[in-house]
Amino acid sequence: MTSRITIREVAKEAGVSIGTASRALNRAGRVSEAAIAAVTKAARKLGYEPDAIAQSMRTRSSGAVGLLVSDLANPLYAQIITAVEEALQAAGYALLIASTHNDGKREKNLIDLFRRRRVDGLILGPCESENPKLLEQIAEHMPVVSLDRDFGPSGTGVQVDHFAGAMQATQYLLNLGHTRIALLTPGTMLRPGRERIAGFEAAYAQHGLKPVPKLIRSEKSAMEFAFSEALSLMSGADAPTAFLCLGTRILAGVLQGMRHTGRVVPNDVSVISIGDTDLSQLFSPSITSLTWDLSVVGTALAQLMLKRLERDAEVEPESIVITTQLVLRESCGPAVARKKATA
Amino acid sequence: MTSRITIREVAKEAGVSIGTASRALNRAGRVSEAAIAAVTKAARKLGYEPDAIAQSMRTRSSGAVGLLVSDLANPLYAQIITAVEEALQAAGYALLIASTHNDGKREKNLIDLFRRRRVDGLILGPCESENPKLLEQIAEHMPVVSLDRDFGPSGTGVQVDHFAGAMQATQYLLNLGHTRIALLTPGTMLRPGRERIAGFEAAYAQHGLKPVPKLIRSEKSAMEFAFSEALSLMSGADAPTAFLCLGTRILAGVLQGMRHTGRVVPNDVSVISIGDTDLSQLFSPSITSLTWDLSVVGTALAQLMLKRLERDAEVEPESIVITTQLVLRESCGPAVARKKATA
DNA sequence: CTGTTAGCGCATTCAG
DNA sequence: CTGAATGCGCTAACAG
Repeated sequence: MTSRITIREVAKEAGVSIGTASRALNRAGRVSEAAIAAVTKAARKLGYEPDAIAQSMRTRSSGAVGLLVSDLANPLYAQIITAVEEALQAAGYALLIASTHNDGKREKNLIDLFRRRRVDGLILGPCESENPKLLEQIAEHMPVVSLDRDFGPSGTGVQVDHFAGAMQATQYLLNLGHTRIALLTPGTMLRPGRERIAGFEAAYAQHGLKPVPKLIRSEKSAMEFAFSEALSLMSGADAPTAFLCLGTRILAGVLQGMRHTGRVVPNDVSVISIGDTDLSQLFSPSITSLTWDLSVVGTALAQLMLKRLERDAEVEPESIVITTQLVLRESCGPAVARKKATA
Repeated sequence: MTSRITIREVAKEAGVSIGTASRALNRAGRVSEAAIAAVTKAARKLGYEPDAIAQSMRTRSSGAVGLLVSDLANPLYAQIITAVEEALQAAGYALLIASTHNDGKREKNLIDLFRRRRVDGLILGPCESENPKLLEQIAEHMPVVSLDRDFGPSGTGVQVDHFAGAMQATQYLLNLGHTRIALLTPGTMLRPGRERIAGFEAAYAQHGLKPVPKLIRSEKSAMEFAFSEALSLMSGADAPTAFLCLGTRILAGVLQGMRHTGRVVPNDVSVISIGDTDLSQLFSPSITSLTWDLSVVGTALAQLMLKRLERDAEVEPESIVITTQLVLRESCGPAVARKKATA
C-alpha cells in the first residue's frame, strides 16, 4: 500500500507552489499557460489523482448523490436506477445507494447516514413512509427529489400518472362489458395505490357504476399472497370477470390462480398488468399492460436533481408527470364470452 | 442551510475539551464515565452527527465500498446487489455503485473514480474485461473481490460453478436422447461462457460424443438476436432438438422463435434455461432451469470483502464456489418424441 | 500571475 | 484521565 501522490509532490515536481498547482489543475483563477503545462505534465508523470475526500472536506460538497429505494431487486426500480446512475455518472456525480428493504424504520436511519456522508442531494425512490415533515427537514439541508410521492406543492419530484392509467385500463374493461373487476395493488398508504384506486373508481363513476368494494384488494405485493387472494376471489359467488394486477409478482400469482382453478385467459377471465414486464410480454397469452417509460422516469429524476445541484440559488419546486400507455395484447376479452364459458 | 453541529460545539456544551469529546464519542482510550455521560447528553441535545468526510480525512478510510457492475437492470445482478448491500449496510459500510453499461472503456475510469473517492474496497461484479494486471494494480491499494472472474490463484472472489452446471444440464438432455443440443450463451471472453462451453463439451465427451460446433452460439445477450438465431438454427437440416439458453432475454427469444416456427415445447423441442427467472417459472410449459442462489452469491461477496476490511493484515486469497441445481419442470422431453412429432 | 497561509472537522499524539 | 496541539489533502483567501 504505497501512499498516494499528493498535490504537494506534483507542485514540487512542476517547480511551482502548491497553490498554483491547485489552480492549474482546476483551471480556476489566473494561471499562466506555462504553469498549466508544467503542472499537468508533472501530474501525469506522477500519476496524480486528486483526493476526493480532501476536496469534499474543503469545498463542503461530496460530489455524491444518495438514492434511497425500498427494493433494489425490483426489476422496475432497477431500470429506473440504471437511468439515474447513467445521468449522474455523465454529470460527474457518484451514486450512493441504500435500500430500506421495505423496512420503514430504516428509512430515517439511512437518511441520517446520507446526511453524515454529506451527499449533495437525495433522491427518494418509492419507499414505505410518506412523511412531509421528514422531507421538509431534509430539504433544508440539501435538494431532495422524490418519485411517486405526495409531498404537496413544496415537493419536487417525478410522478407517474397512475390515476389516468388506472382509469384508462378500467374503462377498457368496462367497455368490454366487465363490471366485476378486481384491483390488486398496494393500498392507500402510498401515492400510487391511492391514485390507482381513485382512477379505478372514477372510471366506474363515468359509467354510472360503482366498483365492488370487496374486489379492491390492497395488500402486500407477494406472489403467494396474490395466488391465494385470486383463489378466494374466484371461489365466491361474485367472482370477478377481470383482474387489474400490479407488477410481476401479483400478476404471476393471479395467473397461477387462474391456471389452478381451470380458468382460461382471456376466455374466462380478462387480465391487465399494471407495469409491463418480461412476463407480461412473453406469457401466452401475452398480457395487456399499462406501461410507462422507466428510463424516462430515471432520467427525469436525475435531471431534476442536477438542476438543483448546479444552481446555487433555490429553484422553484416542480413536478414532472409521466403518462402511461395501455398496450393491448391478448389477455382481455368481452365479459359475455366468460359467461358462456362458465355457464 | 443552517451549518451543522460540530464536535467543537458538543465539547463546549459538555464543558470538556474537543479531544475528550472525541474520545467519549468513540469510546476510545481512557475516558471517565462522567465525561462520557456529559458528552453523549450534549451530543443528543444538540443533535450532533459526526461528519463522515472529516472522519475519513483523518482516518484515511471512507467506510464505503465500491461496486462495479455491467448492468444494474439485469434482474439477476439486481438480486445479488441487494444481498451485497444488505450485508454491507449491516456492517456499517456504505455502497457506492457504478455501472459500466457494458462499456469496457468505462471500467477503468470508474475504478479510478472509486480510488479517488477512497473506497475501502472494491467489488467487481460481472464485467466486460478480465484483466489480471488491472486487478493486481488495484489490489495493491485495497481489497478486491470479484464475481465470476478468472484472476488466477491470487484473486479472491465468488465463482458460480458454471462448468458443473452446464455439464449436468447437458447430460440430462443427452440422457433424454438429444444429441443436437444448441448452447446459447455469451462466449469465451468471460469466465461464465468459457466454463459453460467446457462443461457442455465435457458432458458430450462422457457420452463418447462431440457437440456440433455450429450449435454453440456465443454472441450477445439480446432477445432479438436470440430470436433470429433460433429461427436460423431451426431452418437448417441439422436443426437442434434441444436448447440451453442463458437468462431471460435469450430464453424469451428462443421461446418466441419456437412459437414462430410452430414448434411445441417440449414435444418438438426441449428447452433448459440457464438461470431461473420469473419467465422460466411461470411460462407454460414451465421451463426446466439451472439455478443458483443469488442471495448467497451476494452475501458471500460481502463476507469476503468484510473479512478483508476488518483484518488489517493481509488475508489469504480465497475463492468461494457456488453450486448450481437443475430444477426439473415441464420443458424437456425425450428426443424420440420429437422425431415422432416432426416425422 | 504566483507563493504563503489558514482552516474544513475530526482523531490522535503528547504533555500535563 | 484530560487539554492542547498537530495535520490528513486540499482550496480559497490574501499578499506579494
